[in-house]
Amino acid sequence: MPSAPLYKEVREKLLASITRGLWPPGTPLPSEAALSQEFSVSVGTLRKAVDELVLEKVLMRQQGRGTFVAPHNVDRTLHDFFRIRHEDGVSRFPQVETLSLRRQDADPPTCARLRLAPGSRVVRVINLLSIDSSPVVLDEIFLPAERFEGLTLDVMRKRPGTIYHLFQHRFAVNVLRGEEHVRACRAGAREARSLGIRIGTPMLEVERISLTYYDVPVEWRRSRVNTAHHYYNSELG
Amino acid sequence: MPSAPLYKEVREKLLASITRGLWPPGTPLPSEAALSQEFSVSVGTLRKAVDELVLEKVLMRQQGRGTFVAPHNVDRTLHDFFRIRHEDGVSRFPQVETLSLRRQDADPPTCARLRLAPGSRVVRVINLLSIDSSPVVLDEIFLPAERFEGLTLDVMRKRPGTIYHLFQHRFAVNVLRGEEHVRACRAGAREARSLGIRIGTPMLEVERISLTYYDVPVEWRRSRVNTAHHYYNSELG
DNA sequence: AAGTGGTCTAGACCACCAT
DNA sequence: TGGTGGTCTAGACCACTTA
Repeated sequence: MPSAPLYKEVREKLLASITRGLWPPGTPLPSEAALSQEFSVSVGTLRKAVDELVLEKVLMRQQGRGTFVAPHNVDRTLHDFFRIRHEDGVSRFPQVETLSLRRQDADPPTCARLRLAPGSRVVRVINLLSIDSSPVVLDEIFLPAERFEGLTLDVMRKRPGTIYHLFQHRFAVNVLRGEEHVRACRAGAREARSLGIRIGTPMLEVERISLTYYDVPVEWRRSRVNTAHHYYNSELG
Repeated sequence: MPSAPLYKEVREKLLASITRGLWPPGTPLPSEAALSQEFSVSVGTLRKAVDELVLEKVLMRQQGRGTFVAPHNVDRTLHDFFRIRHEDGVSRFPQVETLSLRRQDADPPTCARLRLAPGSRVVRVINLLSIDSSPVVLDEIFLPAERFEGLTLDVMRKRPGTIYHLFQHRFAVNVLRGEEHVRACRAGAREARSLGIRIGTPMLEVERISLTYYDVPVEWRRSRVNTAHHYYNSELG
């Protein structure tokens, strides 16, 4: 019966504290020396635990300043959570326009994906994303209503940063990873209208499940992407 | 003028030896103690260099056995270089049928993608991939002819393992990373015939550039994917 | 100047594999 | 049993940020 390595246990304790909301984004964790004392391990072991969390992008280190819960800034969203690139290869941040926001009962498939009890309420948001002033992506986002009390059209439209930055700061929902399923589909009436293309045009359907700590799902979205002048980028290996 | 950390230099030396073909896949590297002596660094520093190469999947460690150049087995191909999943979510290894192989002059775009001199020769391979006996993907692969002398239809068809395993062992070409660009397109006559779908059906076009050490491109491929019962999977974060 | 993380060392001991 | 990588420690010194 082998026990887990010490640094794994330390990692777990750190993660538990982070999940609990001790050390909100922006405030530094105690120093490595302090934490290693608190956990009665050597600095090397503490560092190995932090190394893992940094690799998972839960934490971020800054030499001379401290260690922080990784913030959801524009760069991170662009690099990790926005896969659409202009065909010229340059990756620009899209303008996001929230078209609608309302609360509704989740249908069974949505409940399943978000691991919610049947009949739970969800917030449904429609976003239109434009790149260089031309509309490219139509997003349909489903959020568990219980986690997003107080989310309104106004809050959505007046947020200063990215969506995930809003989630992190206002709702203490920290999106860490996600999985996307990509298929080809035809533009329906709605996509055709919003994106300025003909009905039936081939386009991408991208489904995303976003996960927070311990791989708990917190967002489900379906995007329709016009790939006439853009592509979906994916790294292998 | 800050100099690079010691472990970065050690990493470079190791990578240079690996690229040179010292330690072919299957034979272990010298032990960490031996290597640390050779480079006149502590074992900890040597380990940090190896850590990075393991993270990049250049090396693989096995406790009690040694450290090896990471082999291209079926699991690795399936996990890192095959993104297509059946809609039931299960990931099965496809049957690959090589339809054709011939050498030809590369057109300018292909030369650019593979960073070859204009007019270089390439090997063009057509593969049909089936999952559970139904054809799903049609691959068109371009390889720089100079690196793949001796690659024939027969070699392709009779290889025991994956394509990248063949590349690694027979041609000393080690594919490490890649980038894919995904778009929606319509099935043409060829795709329709090979995949048993109607002309004009929306499908995925996936372009891949595969890279070896120091990000040198060694393969360019364009795949057409029927996503009626399969999807393209992508991890975020 | 004081405090933070980053690098590097030397050595002990453990877990696993081959023989 | 001997050799391999994996864990853990203690401490020195460096690089960077802030005040």
